[in-house]
Amino acid sequence: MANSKSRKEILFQEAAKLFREKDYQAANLRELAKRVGIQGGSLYYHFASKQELLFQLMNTIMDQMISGLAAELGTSDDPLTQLRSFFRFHIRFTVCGSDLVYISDDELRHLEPENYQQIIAKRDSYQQLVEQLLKNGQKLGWQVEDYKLLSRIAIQMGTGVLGWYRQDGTLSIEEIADRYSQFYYCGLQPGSKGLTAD
Amino acid sequence: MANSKSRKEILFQEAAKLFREKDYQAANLRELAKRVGIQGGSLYYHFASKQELLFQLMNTIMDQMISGLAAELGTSDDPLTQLRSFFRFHIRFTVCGSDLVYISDDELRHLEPENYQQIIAKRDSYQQLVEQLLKNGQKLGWQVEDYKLLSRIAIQMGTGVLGWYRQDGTLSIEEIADRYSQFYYCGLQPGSKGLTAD
DNA sequence: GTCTATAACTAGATAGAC
DNA sequence: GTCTATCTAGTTATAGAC
Repeated sequence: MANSKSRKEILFQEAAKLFREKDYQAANLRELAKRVGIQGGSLYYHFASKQELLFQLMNTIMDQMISGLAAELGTSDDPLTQLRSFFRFHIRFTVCGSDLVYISDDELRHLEPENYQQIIAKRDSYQQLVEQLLKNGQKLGWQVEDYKLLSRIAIQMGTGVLGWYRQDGTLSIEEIADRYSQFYYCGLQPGSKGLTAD
Repeated sequence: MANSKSRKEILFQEAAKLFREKDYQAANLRELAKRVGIQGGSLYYHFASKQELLFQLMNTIMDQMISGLAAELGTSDDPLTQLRSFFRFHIRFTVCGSDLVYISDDELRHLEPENYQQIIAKRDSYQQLVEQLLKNGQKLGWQVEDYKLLSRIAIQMGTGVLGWYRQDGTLSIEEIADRYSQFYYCGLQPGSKGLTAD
């Protein structure tokens, strides 16, 4: 099972890498073909169009993120543990990927309308997992009035790591994730001083 | 002075909008010409290449962000006030722009190497303004060991608003900014419970 | 499943007239 | 400063052979 990837799987993986490197528009199918080791025209045996390729990739990525995060969160009932699990999972997936590589939210705009709707719906599902985590924490006294805003902040923070993370940096992904979750958790504590409303 | 924009200024403004809407690669110069009201070929009187156009835009945007933020931060000596100013400024600029519209960090990869270096340098200068703010706060007892990480988090949080903000939403930009700064500030407090290191 | 060849189109950039 | 016309190169996608 270890190395039994079909050419189609390899193709999808390379496509994800290429889209992430270059961006959907800039990525060129001849280059993709070259990386996979076939000719440009042969690609169309595997998919109908570049657009379909992007859509299928983002779809698969979202599925992996949703099921992956759900599985992580399921390993504990403690919201605080879940919060840390979220940051670890999200940052790891965003920066390293699993089978596939995370493709920037920025590429959403390159999806045709109906494809766009479907991906957005899955992105919402993912966000709802985080919202639920926060609601669970609320029962423990976490300060979570606006759970939508807070879940967005968590996701943004995690995704943002992609912008600066380097393998040779001083912090491992787990260390980054733990600092992020610690910082984030502090923001949920009641009785914060300062910055009372105007 | 109110409406005396030269064609060149209009052109740059429309180009920024177009790049933000469509992305550098997807943006098409004939479309740009159409929006400005001239023919495609005429554009090249104003700039030498599409790449130069992107570079000049990002350069101007970074200059505006740096000088704009520096000015905001200069209006107070209190780090907490400055923190709120940062979020207000950054979110406002990112979401609404000023003369120009914020172009995503994602477009950085479309800059040729030497242009890239220059923009990255300015992005660092911007970040350093935030780092300085945090260091000032440290003297007041803020928990700021890793000011680089923390400044990145602040900037990421702010920029992330662009991904979901809608004009018809319930929160104004100032309200969002204030919630963000409040949340962020809480994370800087000493004596946070929970999440002690593994 | 993959190859070769090519159609159909798009987009950046140039040249010279006005 | 802008127009028209055009060059050139690159890209997605198709068709039919193997």
